[in-house]
Amino acid sequence: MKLGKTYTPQEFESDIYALWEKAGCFTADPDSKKEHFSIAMPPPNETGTLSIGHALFLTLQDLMARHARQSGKDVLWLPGTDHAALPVNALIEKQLADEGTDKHAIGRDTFLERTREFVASSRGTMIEQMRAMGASADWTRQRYTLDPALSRSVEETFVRMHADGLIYRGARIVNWDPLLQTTISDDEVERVDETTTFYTFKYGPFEIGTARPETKFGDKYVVMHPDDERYKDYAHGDTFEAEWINGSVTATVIKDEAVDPEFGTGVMTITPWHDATDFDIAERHGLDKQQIIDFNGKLLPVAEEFEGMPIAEARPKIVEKLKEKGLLVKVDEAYQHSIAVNERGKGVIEPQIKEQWFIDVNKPAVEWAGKKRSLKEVMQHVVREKEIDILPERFEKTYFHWIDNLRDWCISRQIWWGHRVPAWYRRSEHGGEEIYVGLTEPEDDGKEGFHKWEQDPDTLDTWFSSALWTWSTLIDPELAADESLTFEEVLQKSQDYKAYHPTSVLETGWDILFFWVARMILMTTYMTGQVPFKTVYLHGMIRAEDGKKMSKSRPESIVDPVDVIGEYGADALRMALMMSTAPGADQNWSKGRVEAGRNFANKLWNIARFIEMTLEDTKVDGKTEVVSMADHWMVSRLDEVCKQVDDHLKAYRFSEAYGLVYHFVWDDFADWYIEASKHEINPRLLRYGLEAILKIVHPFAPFVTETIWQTLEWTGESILMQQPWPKIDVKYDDKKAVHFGEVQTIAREVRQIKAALQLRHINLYHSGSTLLQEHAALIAGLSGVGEVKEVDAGQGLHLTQTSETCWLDVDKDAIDAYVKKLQKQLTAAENARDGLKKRLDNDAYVKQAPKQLVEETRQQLKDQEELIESTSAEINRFSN
RNA sequence: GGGUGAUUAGCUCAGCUGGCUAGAGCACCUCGUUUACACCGAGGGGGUCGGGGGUUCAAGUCCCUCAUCACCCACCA
Repeated sequence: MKLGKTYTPQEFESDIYALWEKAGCFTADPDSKKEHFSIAMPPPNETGTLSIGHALFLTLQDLMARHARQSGKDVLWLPGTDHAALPVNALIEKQLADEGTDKHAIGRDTFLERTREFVASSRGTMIEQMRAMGASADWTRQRYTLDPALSRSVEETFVRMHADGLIYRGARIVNWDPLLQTTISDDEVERVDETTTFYTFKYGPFEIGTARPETKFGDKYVVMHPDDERYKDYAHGDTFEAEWINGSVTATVIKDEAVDPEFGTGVMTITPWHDATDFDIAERHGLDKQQIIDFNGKLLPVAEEFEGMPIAEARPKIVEKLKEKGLLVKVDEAYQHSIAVNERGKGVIEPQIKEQWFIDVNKPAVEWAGKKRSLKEVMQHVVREKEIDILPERFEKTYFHWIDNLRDWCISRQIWWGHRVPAWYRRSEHGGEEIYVGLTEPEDDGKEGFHKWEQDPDTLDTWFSSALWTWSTLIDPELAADESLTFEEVLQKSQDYKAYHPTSVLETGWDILFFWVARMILMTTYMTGQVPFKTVYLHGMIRAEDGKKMSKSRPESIVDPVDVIGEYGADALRMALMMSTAPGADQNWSKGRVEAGRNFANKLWNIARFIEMTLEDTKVDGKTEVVSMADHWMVSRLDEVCKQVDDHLKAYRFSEAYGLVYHFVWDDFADWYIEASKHEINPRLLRYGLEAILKIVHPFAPFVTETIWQTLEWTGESILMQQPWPKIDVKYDDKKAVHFGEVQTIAREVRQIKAALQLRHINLYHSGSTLLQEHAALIAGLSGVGEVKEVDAGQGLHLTQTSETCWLDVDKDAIDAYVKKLQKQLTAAENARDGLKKRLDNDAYVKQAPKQLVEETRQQLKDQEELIESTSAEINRFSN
């Protein structure tokens, strides 16, 4: 087989992927004696197609997975998808609404059936696109958060946490989204700045401020700071009559430190049902709570004439009424504050008191490192003690800060799509109720005075199941289906769990550090006694080309990876994404980088093509050894690069690694070694170099490298992906490598002269000294010299850059121009020399700097002095 | 109100534990149809590393401070 004349990735990428998959290259082997390496792929939402963000994480994780395999490890990169409760649920509800119906009309079962169908169809697209990226994930182990084994993990976790008192049901203030009709967790709330009107009203003897007059109907407590001198005449518990929106109310004075005396009048009324701070105050003092706004965002009967009105409509009318009553004191229309919205769907959050399920993060109930700790403490402990490393390290600070502010996690959602809460209730005819939490529905024992058991209609927060991902995916599905086994037994008997947990690395975006990473740490330490992963690598976001977020409201800003692959190939996209990625740093999308990636792949293609053509008629056999000085140089560079790239990859410095590979292949191998090969071929080494290059480029650009490998005749049936990282076993001599460096210097010099003087033809003379006799032709070839002649004495242009000399036959004008250049060079060299001298004259430097560095400086000084000497000699020669 | 990050060539960005004359890609200028590649080759221009101060033999890199931008967190009614 031969490589085609042009690089057209679209023609081979899918075939190559099929080849790998058929050969089982992606499949992990838990029984392997090799060191295990595992990555749990962050499960994407099944709501459609691959985004550029997915492309980035696939690229980085694939890079790690491939490099780990090349390093002799048994690799599991476990892929899967997430049921994405809220977005999917909302999407289906919207479809229903468009059809003129809703979920209640079709019923829970029909709704779920329909959702399953939707998810199944969009999952296929997603997975195909991941494959197109070259993701070497183990598809035989693909998982889904609603798989039976994973669902069992969810239920077991819930039940165990409940038994340990870590999950509780309670009426607390929650974030209610009236739009999506569900609660959401604190982390899903987004703050949006808004300019609104701030009103100050008269309330009995006080003045109180609010931006939300519509919540104030039931207010009957005024709160102030206990130390506020202005109000020292009022004691805690004092009551007074106040004229308010709908008549007179009896209000009570409450003293609480939560009030900021500096803000407004230092007095406020509270609405415990609709405000978290107020709720806390009410709890502290045992105050009444009253619901003012219903779950649809409309006013309740307490509002009397305003009953049933949506907030937006009611607000100005309420203000108007208070104004008429003479209670409006002040209006500030430029009040800046932030409102809470659901980051999904942007519904405005209405705090409400609701009975929900929570995870208690403060109760010391987990045995960890020899001590009973709360979930919070365990989360802090594992990162502080470096059981988990977070990269970049600064995110550890963010992580700790988040934990410090963490409150109990509301895990129940009023939607149907997801894991249903494994709790059942039966109401007593006398008003009370019994709760049962367990894996299966409780038997109905017909207890007297009780209704039948009914399961909690709510589902769990998506992140509850995602939090179990590193280990719930490693459970053997057959074992999980066996109800006779305890969950502990299922876990301990699962091969994959034993081999691959804790996972080696978690690679994900910093934006889900709290949602996912922190929750995984919380749940996994609790359930398995292990950390979920040893290292967390956080990548940045990809923004649009203009530096702003890619957003649906600006469709033109969104880059579709599938389009990019179609135009440039997956390798080009991968390299574009790796080229300038730094941990935790966002990057702007740039088409230029994709083109650069494509160009590099094309370069590689042509290097292979050249070698293929060159070797076609050449017999290649025997041992690979270095012959020419170019060989020595190339192998020494290759040796260095292989080691450095390996080091960079191990340390997660992906762009550094890529940069090294890129420049070695392009600048060193193609531009110098191959050019030198045109002068003197070492077929075996050409082959050797190409093989090594394909191996080190492979994790970055798997498709093109494998395609070339498959085409090369001598690689036979082997698969590049399964080849180990190159170890340079050809002996080379560093000194000879340096000689090639001198040849490069001369060749560069000749090129510069040619370019500077615009010369087309130039001849090279040399005195026949050892180096030049052997390699003058090489220099000529590398610098485009016409003829090479041996002469006795120097004439024309004298090149003095190296330990050897040669001359160029040029005319007077050229020599004058050259002298000018030499003078410039001389000045630069003198400056450099003075700088170095000054440094070496400095005792402190000589004494304190590393010896090696000082030695280097001395050598440089010597070099500069030699250069000055020879350059001035040249100038003198031409001036005379 | 706290916190974090960014500020390096015209543009987009690397620069790991302080140490050769600060790099890349794209763009720009000059030359080149050498049989791997114009998705190319050769050469070149362009930066007081945001401002100021400090530590050090040595600072883009560490510390302080200011400025601008971005983001995150927080119960200011």
